[in-house]
Amino acid sequence: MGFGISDGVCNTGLGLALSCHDKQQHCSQSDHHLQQKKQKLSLKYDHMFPSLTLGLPQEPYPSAAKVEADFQPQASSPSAVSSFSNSSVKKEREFCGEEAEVERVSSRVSDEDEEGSPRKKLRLNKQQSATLENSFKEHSTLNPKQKQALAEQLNLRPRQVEVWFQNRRARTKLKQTEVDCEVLKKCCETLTEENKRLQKELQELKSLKLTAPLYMQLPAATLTICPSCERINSGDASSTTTTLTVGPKPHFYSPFTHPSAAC
DNA sequence: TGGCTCAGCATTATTACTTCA
DNA sequence: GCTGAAGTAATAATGCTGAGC
Repeated sequence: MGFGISDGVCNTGLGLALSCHDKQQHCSQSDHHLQQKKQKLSLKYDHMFPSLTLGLPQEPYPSAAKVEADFQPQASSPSAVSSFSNSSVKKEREFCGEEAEVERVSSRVSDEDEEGSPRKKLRLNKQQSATLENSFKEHSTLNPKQKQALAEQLNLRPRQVEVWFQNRRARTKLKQTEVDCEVLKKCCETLTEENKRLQKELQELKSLKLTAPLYMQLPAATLTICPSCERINSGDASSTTTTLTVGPKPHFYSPFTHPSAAC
């Protein structure tokens, strides 16, 4: 997948491109590893999807009862902690121990949907979102302590807090990219306009030069060439604006120094 | 040098909402 | 107005990669 922005009229070389790596390639590269991983998970945790962590005896987070008291119930899930990511399975298992494992399995029975779909998405409630948002305003990244504290405060797993911050950063970056894109587009439009204007001006100068060269109408003795910019000067001190470029040195237009085109 | 952890990233999957017949 | 299918936006979750230790 990929997209690019290019302007057929304006050849400024501005462009944005998103590329994505070949999934098949990734699969083949890590296929063996992945298969092993999946096999392990399916063998070991197949009975757990989707599992719920409600009121684990040893869990470091507040119980579901506290959630009920602190937050409104989730629209899509009976619990604030409703989903279980594959990657976090191992960590949580290590963290909570076997007792928690047994508890989780037993709690799963009543909560799992009929399909047993492995991915159930939690919707954060307003309070959780607001707290996370406020925390993000203070610092867009979290250290482990902050993560743990937030997780406990919101009755989420640290992994969920971490994921939320990752996604939030991604959203911020995306928005910034959109803004940058708009700026570039504006800049491109300005440059196009300026280019058109200059082309027109050049055309006019060329036709003027062909019909009646200005310096040919002036007495030769009054013409001088400026050594720095190689422009023809009529010699009259008061009229230094009458100039024609005859040398090879072009005077490039710079949109970044020209106030009218600065973006 | 291999293994581990972690953050960043692209992508996927799910949910909620909107539109339309 | 009500309803269900289709489309879409938002976003939680997943899996891969590279850096640092």
